[in-house]
Amino acid sequence: MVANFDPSQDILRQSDPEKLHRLRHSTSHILAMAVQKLYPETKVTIGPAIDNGFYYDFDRPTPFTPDDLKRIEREMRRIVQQKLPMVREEVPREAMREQLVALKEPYKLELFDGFDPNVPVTLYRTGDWWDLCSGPHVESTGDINANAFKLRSVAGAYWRGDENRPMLQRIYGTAWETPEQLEEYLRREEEAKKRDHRKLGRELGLFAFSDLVGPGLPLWTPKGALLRYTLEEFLRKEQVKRGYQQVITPHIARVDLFKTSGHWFKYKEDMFPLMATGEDPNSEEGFVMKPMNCPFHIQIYKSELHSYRELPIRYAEFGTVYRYEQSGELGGLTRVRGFTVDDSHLFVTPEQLDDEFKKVVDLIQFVFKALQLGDSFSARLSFRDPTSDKYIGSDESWEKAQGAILRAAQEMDLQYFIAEGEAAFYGPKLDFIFRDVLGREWQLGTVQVDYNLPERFDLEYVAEDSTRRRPVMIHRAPFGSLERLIGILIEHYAGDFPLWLAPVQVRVLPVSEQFIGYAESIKDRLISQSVRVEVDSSNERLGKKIRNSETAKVPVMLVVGESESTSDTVAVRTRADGDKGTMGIDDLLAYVLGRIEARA
RNA sequence: GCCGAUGUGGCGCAGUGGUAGCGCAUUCGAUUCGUAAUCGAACGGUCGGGAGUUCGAAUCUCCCCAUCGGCCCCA
Repeated sequence: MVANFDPSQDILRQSDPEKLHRLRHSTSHILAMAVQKLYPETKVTIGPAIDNGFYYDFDRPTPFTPDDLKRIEREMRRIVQQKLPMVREEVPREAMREQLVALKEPYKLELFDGFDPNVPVTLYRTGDWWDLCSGPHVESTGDINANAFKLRSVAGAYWRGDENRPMLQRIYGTAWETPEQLEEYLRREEEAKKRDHRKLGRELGLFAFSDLVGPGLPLWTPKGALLRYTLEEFLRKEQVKRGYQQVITPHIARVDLFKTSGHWFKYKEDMFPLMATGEDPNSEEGFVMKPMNCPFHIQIYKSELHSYRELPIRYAEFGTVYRYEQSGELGGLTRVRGFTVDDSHLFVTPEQLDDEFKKVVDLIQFVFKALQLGDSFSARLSFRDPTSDKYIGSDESWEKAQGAILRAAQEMDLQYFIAEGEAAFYGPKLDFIFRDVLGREWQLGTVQVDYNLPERFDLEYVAEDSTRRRPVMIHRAPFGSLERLIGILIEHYAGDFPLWLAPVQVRVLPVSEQFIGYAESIKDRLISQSVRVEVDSSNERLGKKIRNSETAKVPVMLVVGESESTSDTVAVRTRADGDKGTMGIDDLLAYVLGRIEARA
């Protein structure tokens, strides 16, 4: 596991980051040089260093094949072995432009024309090849170790990230200082693949997909459902303690609900198509699957008049929503089309906002701690992009909401960073971003301050002076969604769930057939205490049963045979600690229930 | 949605034009066995779907679907 990992011993972190960055950038140049040598018709674009490696985007009519990559790699090694100097040259603007025109490099020319005219332009020359670039680079291609880089894959990428511009071919590579580092990096990637939740989810029997049901619509098997219910129950109990009330709302609603909320106009494309009720299929009347729960909770709030004395009101629901995500962006449990949000909407007075917001953040921190997500997350303050017009609501309400979030982050000592342009269209967010073992980032918990929906739905409460006032809403979801959370937990624990979450907590292993009866009696006693337990009554030897339990990642195994059945004991073996010796049933229960209670 | 790759029994894979094969799992039989794999046998697929080329296709062509890697997107 990652827990006891000492970064100073990590050979992948022993290189100077700046040096590595330069090395990777230079390797991407050599990639471009090799490609243009082998395929002269190819147009070059950009090729930066990234985490663990680099990429370069090319425009070429025919796709690169895996064989092409091998060929390119060989050419790159040749260039490296020639130890060509990589020389920086400052060039007069006119001369540079003429060169680019002469070389027929439209992409480079576009970049060049976008440069600040007051900054000198530079190129880097490597042998008889050069690239418009500001550097920095290594001094010679010989500074790159020919056995420490590798081309990985080719993928499509839009020119300048714009889906209306041409689709380029991006070649990804990884590069390190030494061959040992490369080897270690590839080894770790292999390890990471083993904990991929899609693979483990199938192996452990947690969820499945069906082509007939449809893409992005997970099916929860008995074991996966147990995991989900355990998580739901955990949060539900905690929320009740913190003054939340459970509500339940339908999965579909009149489209008018979402016209009032504004979703229909902003996010129509991301909603499942309208189920028109009239004769006219193009009618804008009918029902839609809900893409979120807020308008429903708002209708519950509006079903009666509220006094300031009642506020804050906190409605909570595990609400399943449906969003028509584009086919190419679906993946496992982390991006799906139907998912359940541990949703809640808080209706508060403006005076209560800061305090309530902090309470929500506290709940989220509590949840993450219980799930042992530890320090793997950071808080992103998702504010609006001041230059965009895709948001609804007044500047003033946005300022107030963003201010409340910033204050909470500061007062609660969160490790936060501000991300402009990441806000929801109706309000800013505080998002909890989880970093998984592969370094990929996922948004889990989220809190959002919203002055807009109360306005659009004309929400009010009666204040002390009997006037009608407008409440503020907080949207929040500690898990984010059950689907994404479970996907991430599977990878975080590598399928090896802590006892309180494990779908099967205990498996009883009779040494031979004649002890099945005794094993069943142990099972019954554990079940009566709500322990999730099963008996391995297969006709296998003990070694095989242990092996099967280990691969199924069952946390506690109880071996029972001659001596146990006569003394009313069990021989305990745990995944974490191995053989723990013989225990009486009371001691066993105390041990198991204690660990569940402690969420260990 | 876009670019590319992939799609063979439950799972992991082999098979590139001549009537589908291996391992694991499953089932049955033998064994009744003490801390990571007992032995044997059987069952199981028409090769993602459809159309086409061919005397003949899992193997070639086209369309569709799904998955994977990216891009874009993510209330």
